[in-house]
Amino acid sequence: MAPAKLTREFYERDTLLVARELLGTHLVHVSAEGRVVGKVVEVEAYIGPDDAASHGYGNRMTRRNQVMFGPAGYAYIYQIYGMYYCLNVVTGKNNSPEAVLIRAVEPVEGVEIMAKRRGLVDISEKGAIRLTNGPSKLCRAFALDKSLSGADLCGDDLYFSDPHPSETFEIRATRRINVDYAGASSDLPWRFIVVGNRFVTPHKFNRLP
DNA sequence: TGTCCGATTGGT
DNA sequence: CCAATCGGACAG
Repeated sequence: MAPAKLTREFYERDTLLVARELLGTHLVHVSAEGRVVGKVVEVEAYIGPDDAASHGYGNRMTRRNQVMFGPAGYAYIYQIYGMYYCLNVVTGKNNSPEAVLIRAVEPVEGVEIMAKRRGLVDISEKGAIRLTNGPSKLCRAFALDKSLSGADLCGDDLYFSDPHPSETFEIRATRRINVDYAGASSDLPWRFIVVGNRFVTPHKFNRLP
């Protein structure tokens, strides 16, 4: 059976459920350079106007984050620190700022293309770790930038698919990383990881709060 | 227009 | 631990 592209209905559900179920799916980007695929192993949910860590905090809509407020199943990609990008999946209902940040993937296809884009040479099992083990690293490896923000994830170029047969794995919830500025929101267990996967960010908070 | 800062990364 | 590097958010 061929991998099934995730549907609009998949993304329209509860954001925490979508976040968990995105683990193990395949992120696919097709471009002129070729096709790259990675298995999602680490995500974080950013939910609603009360989440002080989220760009949607206080329902403040700007040109940058407006896609977060739109319908589910679209990419929200923003620039950070002047030089990096982060990929989010818009989830939930229209007019509610909800999204899932893709924090790490494990390369499945197109490792050479990823290495070229990342400027890395060592694609041995050990060297390949650094290709996609961070939110902005995977954006570089997958050639994702601001021009793709708003892209339809139900389209043909950038999408998630459910691999068949899918593997089984253990999921763990933890605090989100680097959102200490968000007060009480920083303690929410809204980060989800595939336990034991080598591409997951090593972190002292790889446990419940 | 001016100031402040980040859902990160890579090197010391 | 710390600097890089600049678009975005917001105050004035």
